[in-house]
Formats: sequence, structure tokens, C-alpha cells
Amino acid sequence: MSKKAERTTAYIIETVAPIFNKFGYVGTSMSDLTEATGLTKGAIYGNFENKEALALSAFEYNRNYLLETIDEKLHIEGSALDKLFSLLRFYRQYDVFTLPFGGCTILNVGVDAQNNNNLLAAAVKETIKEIEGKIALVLENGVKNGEIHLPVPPLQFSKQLFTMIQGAVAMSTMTRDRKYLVNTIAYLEHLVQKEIKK
Amino acid sequence: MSKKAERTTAYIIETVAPIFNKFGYVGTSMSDLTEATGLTKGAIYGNFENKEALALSAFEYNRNYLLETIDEKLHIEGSALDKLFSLLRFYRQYDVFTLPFGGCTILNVGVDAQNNNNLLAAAVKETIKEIEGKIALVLENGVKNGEIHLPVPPLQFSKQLFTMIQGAVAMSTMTRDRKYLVNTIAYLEHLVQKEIKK
DNA sequence: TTTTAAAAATACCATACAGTATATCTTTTT
DNA sequence: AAAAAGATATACTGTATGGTATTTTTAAAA
Repeated sequence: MSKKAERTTAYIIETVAPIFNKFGYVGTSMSDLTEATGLTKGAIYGNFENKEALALSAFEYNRNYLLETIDEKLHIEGSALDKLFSLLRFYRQYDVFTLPFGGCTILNVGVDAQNNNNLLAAAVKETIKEIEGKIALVLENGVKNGEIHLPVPPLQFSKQLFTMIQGAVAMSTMTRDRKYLVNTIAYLEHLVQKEIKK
Repeated sequence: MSKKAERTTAYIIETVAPIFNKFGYVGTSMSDLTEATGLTKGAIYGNFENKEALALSAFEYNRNYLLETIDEKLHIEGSALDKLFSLLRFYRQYDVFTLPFGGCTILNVGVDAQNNNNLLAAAVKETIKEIEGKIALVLENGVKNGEIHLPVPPLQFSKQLFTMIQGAVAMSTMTRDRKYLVNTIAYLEHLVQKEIKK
């Protein structure tokens, strides 16, 4: 019972996610989506209440993929420093990582939805909080284990770190120049090494 | 001859600039603009070729205001360090500064236009280059005058600095939390003081 | 103050938009 | 294999879109 629809729903989300991510909520039309999926409006509206619900699902899909990947990078075997360097290595290649789904979801949706869709804007805000929390947890454990020392509380350090990373993401996106990522990550590696390593 | 039109053109740009900045290129409709200006399509299309030309003029208007303000902050009397701190103070209040025109033009248009309008995207890229150049010039003079020393070339340091600032702008925009600005600027003040002051 | 030129308002395109009611086609269950 | 239910396609709303041709109004020049 109702297995076909589940598959179609998943297929629609996967197909539609990069389009919403690239062109934004208002910039994406339903005809863009029927064209990309090869389905008709009947099929799409049979599986999603409206455009907004679809955009939200699409964002959640991208967001989950990002969060899972960050989790993966932060859960490697080793010390807190190892985990941090693992995350930094991931972000040095972030442009390559985000290419298949059309750029950084957080940045794209976060900026696009700011004045166009409150639900999406709230979802982005929540996602940022989650990422900051994940990094903070690694830092906290590192402190507990006596591996690192922090000049400020873990969450604040995490926020600072993520702000700089996201700055590099924004700059490399706007200029289409990956040097911003490379240079910023190099700086952050140096900073982590020098500032918090015990 | 043709003085009325000049005034109307200026009035349209001023009125329209924050709207394009908030809602983006596709997110802004001509009826939004007729409503805001109290003018008709006839008046607007008499002064601008099309929506794209209008959006470009609107961006240029916002961009010029930003560049002029940055110039002002960087041209105060004093040393290179004074000028840098002046710029950082400006960015600590950047959310207040950008409020009347609906948020950071560079971020908003830079992200929005990335996949929707190549001309706008190119204009943003150019603007970023200009700002980085302005900061680099201050650094260069500071080195020449023996006021500061840099660990990397002036332009690279400028790019790094601006990346971190823009990261704070992006984060505070997406979360609607000005703490990102305040904390990042505090960090940068400390960094400038400690790293480049001779 | 009248003429003339420029600017803005009106009324109108054709097209694209999000969304829906209904019909047709596939699945799944019996 | 037949019946029922579920999923997708079709055809169609009404409205909003960017843009334009033309008329009316307003401002500048004579």
C-alpha cells in the first residue's frame, strides 16, 4: 500500500532540491519542476500540498545531507584536534561538495528566504544552531579530556569558527573564487594549532 | 530641458533600491515598484529600458553609498591602525547602517544574482574587488610608513579581513542576531592590535 | 502666453504563474 | 483475474507577470 507514491515523493525531492537551492523560492517555478522531473503538476501536487511545502522538503533534504556529512567528519577516530582538522579539510573542498546541489544551502536559502519565506528562514536559523552545537560538543570534549584549552566558552568559539568558515563560503560563492576557502581554512588551521592546542 | 525626468529617475532609483535589495531580482515585481513609487509603468519604463536596467541602477546606488561610507571611514585623520579601527567600528554597527536599504547589498545581491542575473553578479564581484583594494591601500601605506608589519601581502591580508567581516555579516543576517557582528569585530580588533601593530 | 516637446497615465498585449477538478491510468489488494 | 484504491495526466481556472502603443497631462522654450 502506497509504496509507489513514497518513491515518487523521494524522487521529486531529490530532483527538485538543487533547483530550489540555485534559483531560490520565488525564482523557481512549478514548470521548472515539472520539466526537471518529467512529471506533471498532477503528480507533484498529489505528493505535496503546495510550492512552499515542496521547497521546505527540498531544503530539509539538502540540510540533512550537509548535517550528516559534518557528523561524519566530526566523528572520525582521534582527538578533538583531529576532528576539527577533519572538519576544516571538508570545508576546504566545500565548493566541490556543494556543486551537485547548487551551492551552499545555508547561504543560498538563508539569504534568499530572509525576506521571502519565514518558514525557510527559520529552518536555516535552526540548522546553523545545530552545526554550531555539533562543533561546540567536540570542543567541550576536547577540554574535558585535557587535549585543548579555549580562550572563550566552547559555543562561542564554535560560533566564531563557523562565522569565519561561512565568510569564506560566502566570498568564494559571490566571486566564484575558491581561493577564499583555501586561504581561510589555512588560516583557521594555523589558528587552531596555535591558539587551542595544549 | 529634461530636468523633470532626471529628478524622477533619481526618485525611482532611491525608492526602488531597498525593494530590490530585500526581495531580489526575480522576487521584485514591477507592480511592487509602481506601488512603492506611486508612479505608473509608463513613468518607470519612460526612464528605464527594462527591469534589469532598473535593478542594475538600484544596485549601483546602494553600492555607491556603501563605497562612499567605507571611503569616509578609511580616510579619517591618523595612522593606518586608526583607519582600520575606524572601519571595524563601522562594521560593528553594519546592521544599523544597512537597515534603511534592507540589508547588506553585497551579500543579498551577490547570493541572489548568482544564478539569476549575470550582470548583477558581475557588478557585485567588481564591488568586492574595490573594497578589498581600498583596505589593501591603507595597509600598504601603513607598511611604508613603518606603522605596521604584515605576515602576508597587503591584498591577501585585506581579503582575509574582509572575508571574516563578511562572514559576520552573513551570519548576523541569516540568524538576525547582531552578536555575530559584535563578537567578530571584537576578535578582529584584537587580531589587528596583536598581529600587525609594530 | 502660446507653442512645442517631453514625461507620465491609461489601457492593453501575450505569456507565465500557482493551483485545481476531473479523467485516466497503474498499482495493490482481494 | 477482478475490484478497489491509489497515483498520475489532462485540461482548465483566475490572476499576475514584464512590457508596449497610445493618449493625456505637464513642463519647458519661444
